Amino acid sequence: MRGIRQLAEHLEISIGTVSRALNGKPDVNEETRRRVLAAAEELGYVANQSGRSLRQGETKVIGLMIESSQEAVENADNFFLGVTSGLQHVFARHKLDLLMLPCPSDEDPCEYLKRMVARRVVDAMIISNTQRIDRRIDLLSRARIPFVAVGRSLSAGNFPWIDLDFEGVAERAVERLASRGHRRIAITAPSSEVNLGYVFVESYRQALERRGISFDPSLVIRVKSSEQGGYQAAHELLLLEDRPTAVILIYELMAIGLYRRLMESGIVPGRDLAVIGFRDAPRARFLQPSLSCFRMSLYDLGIALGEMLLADMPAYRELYPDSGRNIIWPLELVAGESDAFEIKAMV
Amino acid sequence: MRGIRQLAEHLEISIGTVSRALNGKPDVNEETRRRVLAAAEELGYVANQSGRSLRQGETKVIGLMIESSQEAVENADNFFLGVTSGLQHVFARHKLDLLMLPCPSDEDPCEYLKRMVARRVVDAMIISNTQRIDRRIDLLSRARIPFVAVGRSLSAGNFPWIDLDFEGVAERAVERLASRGHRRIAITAPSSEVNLGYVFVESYRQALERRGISFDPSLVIRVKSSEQGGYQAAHELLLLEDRPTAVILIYELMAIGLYRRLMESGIVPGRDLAVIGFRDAPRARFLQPSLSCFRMSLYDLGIALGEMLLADMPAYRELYPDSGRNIIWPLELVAGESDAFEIKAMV
DNA sequence: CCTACAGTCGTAAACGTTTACGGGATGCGT
DNA sequence: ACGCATCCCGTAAACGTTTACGACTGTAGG
Repeated sequence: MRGIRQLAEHLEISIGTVSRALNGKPDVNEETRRRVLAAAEELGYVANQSGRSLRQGETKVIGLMIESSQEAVENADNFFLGVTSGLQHVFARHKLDLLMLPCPSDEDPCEYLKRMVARRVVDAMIISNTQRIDRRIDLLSRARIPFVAVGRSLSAGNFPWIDLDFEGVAERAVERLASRGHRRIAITAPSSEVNLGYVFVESYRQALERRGISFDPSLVIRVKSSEQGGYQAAHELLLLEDRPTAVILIYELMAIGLYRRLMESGIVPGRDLAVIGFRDAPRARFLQPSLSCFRMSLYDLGIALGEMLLADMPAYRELYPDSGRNIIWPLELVAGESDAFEIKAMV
Repeated sequence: MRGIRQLAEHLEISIGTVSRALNGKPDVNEETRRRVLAAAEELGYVANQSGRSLRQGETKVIGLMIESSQEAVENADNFFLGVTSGLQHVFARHKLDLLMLPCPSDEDPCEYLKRMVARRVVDAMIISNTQRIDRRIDLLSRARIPFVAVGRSLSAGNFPWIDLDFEGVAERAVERLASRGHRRIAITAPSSEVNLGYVFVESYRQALERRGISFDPSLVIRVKSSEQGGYQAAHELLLLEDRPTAVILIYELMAIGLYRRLMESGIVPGRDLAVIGFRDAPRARFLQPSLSCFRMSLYDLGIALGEMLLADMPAYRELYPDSGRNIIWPLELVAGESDAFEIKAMV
């Protein structure tokens, strides 16, 4: 069936009444409503969303931007699918739908986002992997599209975000290693342009200095947060003259490559080198020796993200009392065997 | 900036000219076009997609339906992100965008799909995980929405699909095991309502019978295709009185749980029980002993899916010569250690 | 009998685009 | 000076909805 007009003609009533009947408006005879619903079902009529959202100015759809580069795919470990279920649980309460927007790897994420919000196919957006300076945030702020970010940024003063507790993780990881006698502790991180790359290393540096351990820039290994990056990180570690006794990985996935490279040189993780990971990565759960790491619930994160977003949308604002526009997301340490040894004092 | 009307007023030219200028239509003065583009850029104007697609009747967006249930998330291992990059490579040629539609776990996929195509936010759809009887296929056929499915189905005569080569995999897996003396070969599969659950077991049965090995229904283990399912499968295998010497897993991920359960009983995969996996699952790549399995390129699959879909869309049909509306996707055997032992003849 | 009102329904405007159509200006050839 | 083509632009219709408004019944109350 084409449009509401054909449906109205078929029923021999006016188009307005059909619309009211379908949308549950009050002033329509129950008998008429029944007929309309029956006919719509029979003819398979469903309202065209373009017309509808043109008229109403909203789409009832929330967008979640993700990256689909080959690297991101290898890297991802269904982080997004994980938060998706939490998000949908929140959105379902308001009959909102979620759409994932995968940005092509060869396109500028900001241009892509601009195109997508221009399409006005979503009422609000969720972005992640924020850069220290992230033009997407300016774009969304200026376009007055409600949004929430996974990750902080220096851009655009005050916007809603949730970020992982890098400070806490760095502090606890360093504490754990230092208490076992480690003094030369390496760390892996992506480029400092990525916000998390900057914050994590900075927290690590402070945690070291609080304990009187001097910060050695050569122990900061800038590699991709991937299995491949882990391999390379191990490689670079082995080239250092004063080899570290511990390493903190910013992503658990890296442990897979790291372990492999270590094994190649006969170095046993958890005996010759302490390893601590960060963020739950299903793929890394099966390493031997098991990895000590910081984990969290992606589902809960999704819930929090969804509620924070709704609190920022005019239509739902009053339902979600000011829960704070910023959240530092806590992680829980899951102790494994990969850092279960102590360093004897050398001096 | 609100709409094209305000932009036109600001420029003191007509709304029609502005539209033509923005859309690169020929009959507009280059100087005017320059002014329009500059003003649009300055005021941040972008065309409202609702109005546009209402007028043109198309959205230039392709939808990819995925499931976001907790189970699917655990199960997924970024299969979809993998094909996504291939899909986008094809779609980018035609300035098409890809949208992922995650179906909430508590909603009927068919209802969800109906709602989404009703929204007319996509011009075409890609679905996967087809059931033997899949109402989504009828729905899309009847609504005349171009689509392509990952997986065959009994539904609706002739529709475009790509499916994995279950027959070939079952045949080669059985051959490989039988040639090493195995006679009692178990297999895991999901419910036979899922198309793949039916086809895989059927192929396995035929492969057995071609070699004169009788089919034993008790060796077909119906469990979830997940890590948890693998654990349970091992459990059930151990309960069988005449224990099999080999097992074929329909999803590699299951090997993780299976290994764990076997270890608990002191059974060593690759020595006491031969294991062969199916479909590339990054998480399962790091098992000890390494898993023998059948793999493929998700990227290439994405390319093929995209091209098959375009061949079914009126606007692009002539560009993609009839490449066949059905493809059986081949997989490559990657030999590991998990099935590297032979059975001595007992009788 | 008149008024008021509730219950229904039809009419038409509005949402923001694109585009077919026509018309005015300009330039050119005759 | 005239015809004609070219270039550019404005006008208005159309896409499919929703919804404010008004109109038409029938009923009850005065």
